[in-house]
Amino acid sequence: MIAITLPDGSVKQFESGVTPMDVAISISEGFARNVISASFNDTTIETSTPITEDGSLVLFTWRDEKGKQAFWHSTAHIMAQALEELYSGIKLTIGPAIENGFYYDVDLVDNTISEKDLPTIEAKMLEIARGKHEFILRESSKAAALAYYKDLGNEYKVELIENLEDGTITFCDHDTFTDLCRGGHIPNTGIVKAIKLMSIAGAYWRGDEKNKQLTRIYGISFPKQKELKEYLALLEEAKKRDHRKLGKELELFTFSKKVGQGLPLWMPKGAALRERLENFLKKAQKKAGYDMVISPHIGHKELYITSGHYEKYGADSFQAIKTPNEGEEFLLKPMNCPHHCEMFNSKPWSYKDLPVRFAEFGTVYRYEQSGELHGLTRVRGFTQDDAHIFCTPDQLDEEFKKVIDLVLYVFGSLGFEDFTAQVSLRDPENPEKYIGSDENWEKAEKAILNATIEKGLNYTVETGEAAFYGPKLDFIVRDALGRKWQLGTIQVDYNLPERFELEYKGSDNEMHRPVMIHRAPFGSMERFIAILLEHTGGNFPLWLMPEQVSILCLSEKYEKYAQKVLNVLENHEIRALIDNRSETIGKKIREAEMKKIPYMLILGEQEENNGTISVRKHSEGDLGSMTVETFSELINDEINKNKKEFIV
RNA sequence: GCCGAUGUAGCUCAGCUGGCUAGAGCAGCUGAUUUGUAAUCAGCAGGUCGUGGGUUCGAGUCCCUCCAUCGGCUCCA
Repeated sequence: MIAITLPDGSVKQFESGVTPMDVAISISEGFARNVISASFNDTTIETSTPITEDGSLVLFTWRDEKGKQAFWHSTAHIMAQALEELYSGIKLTIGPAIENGFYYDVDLVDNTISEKDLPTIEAKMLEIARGKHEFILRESSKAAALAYYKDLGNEYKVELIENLEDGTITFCDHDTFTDLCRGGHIPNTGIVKAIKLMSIAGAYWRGDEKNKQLTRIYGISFPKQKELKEYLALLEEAKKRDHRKLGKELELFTFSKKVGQGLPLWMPKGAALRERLENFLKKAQKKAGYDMVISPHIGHKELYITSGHYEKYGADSFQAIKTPNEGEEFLLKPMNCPHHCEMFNSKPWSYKDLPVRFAEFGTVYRYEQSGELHGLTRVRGFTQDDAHIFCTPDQLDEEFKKVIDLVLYVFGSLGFEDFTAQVSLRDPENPEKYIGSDENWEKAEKAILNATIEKGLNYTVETGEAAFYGPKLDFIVRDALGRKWQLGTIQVDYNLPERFELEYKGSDNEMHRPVMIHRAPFGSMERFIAILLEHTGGNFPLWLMPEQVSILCLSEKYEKYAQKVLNVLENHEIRALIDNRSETIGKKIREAEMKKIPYMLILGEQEENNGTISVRKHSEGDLGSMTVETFSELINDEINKNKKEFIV
């Protein structure tokens, strides 16, 4: 007999060799029907795996994340079988579950697949699924596994197996199909009732650009047709919040082929919105002891050779700007730090002056790969809400924490609650990718981790994700479709102070090297506004709205009264426009609604006679009539409610 | 950059297997209407069908090049 502990803490006795499914049945038949995956002592196992020792067992259904993963991974097996049956000679590589669905990477060899073929593959998959084939995990020796795939000529699987230890190798069989697999499947294929293959993409073997590009097919599956429908509807809804669509509709920004790929053009409303965001941050930064600076858009090539950026990115950047002077070359600035370093170097500093904080909304240009460009979130010319803090090593911890506070203030003010902090450290296996001494790297990494933990951030650690000059703390937010984007960033840098030979005089009358912090709470104005658009669906906080109020005249007769109302609003610093076109009120309301204008004021005979206004709120409807003063207070209350002050 | 897809008026789209002067709605302009909480009516104007080649008696439709966009991969100072 063995003792099995269940998640509720209860311990039950079973015969050795009992399977998770047996345990599920012992709990209830109904529950067992929903169990699709299990973990034993935190290791994922099959629902049919015999358990032979004491331990804790968790049973998963479709409602559990682990259950979904098993479900989707199993569907990937079904897809692999369908692909093998439809396309001869293909080589399978890996097919994991992902956040929403699964993919399988295959080497198609002589075959080609396009999106038109996906319905055929789906149909084949459903046919296989309906066969209710059991997934059976089978152990194999390394030699046998190698022989099997060598025989098939599948060099990918051979490479995978070579990195595995003998005795840990398993295959998963179902129907006529077998695949190298470590496990984590649903009981049988019949549980998969609805399948949608989403797209085809190229993906490099092992994620390395130097390797062969394989064909990746993305898909998702569900235990019920209805759930698939709901998922697809959700995607459609998310597309409506796409910042590229909203930005165009709301006339915030545009792009032009003639101006160039990835070079955003800010329209008046977008520029106004952006200016408001900038002023908001400037105000907080002023309180936090930052000084605004301004630097030019280009710099001598030498500047970037000194900073080390030229060596690292020169060839892949916008190329040098030449002058009539033979041999003289300038580069578009890809970042602001070198300029700020030179500003620091322009005068001698005492330890009493530090920290020095130079802030600049600096526009930078980076030649991103064409396939990488994406709306406003990935562009070739963008404005960073940049600042560089020069401090003594002793001040680093404190300064770092202050920056975290500022970032949290910015995020909190704009309603970004669902973000993760990502601590990016260097990859100890590849020291050649980084510049700077081991000692400094260790100090910087420790400073970041300490501050992150102390501020109680929900964080992840990514090894190998550091910038080449230092570790960083990034704030990651998702877009409408759940894709992750880095917004705020804080980076420690011991390297540039070294390269630019930055110095200050210490209390010991000796020269010392300051530490530098790069930071940008928004990240870039472009990306931040893009994500803000997707989060709000274009219904920005009232204080950011380009046009807060639209005054709709019932007819041209009330234009004078409208002008009076507008004057009062303007005295209260409320942004409003008058719509006195000869259109019906219904049409004016419709248009104001579609432009997402927060408040509409309807003015007609009644209002003029009573000296009131009729107020309609966006997407909520009629709020009744009131005086302009009452309305102005209402607006300003709403603005102040959301606008917290930054407290240092 | 790589894999796959898309590109018709400012916007959203129609245009079947190549065949008469390329259509619609919205937006725009002109006129009428002077309006009570999500589209008043009429008329007009607007397109070298992304670009450049090719196939064909004939190309928006088929093929190739390039450009841009979309979904991924790689990259992201």
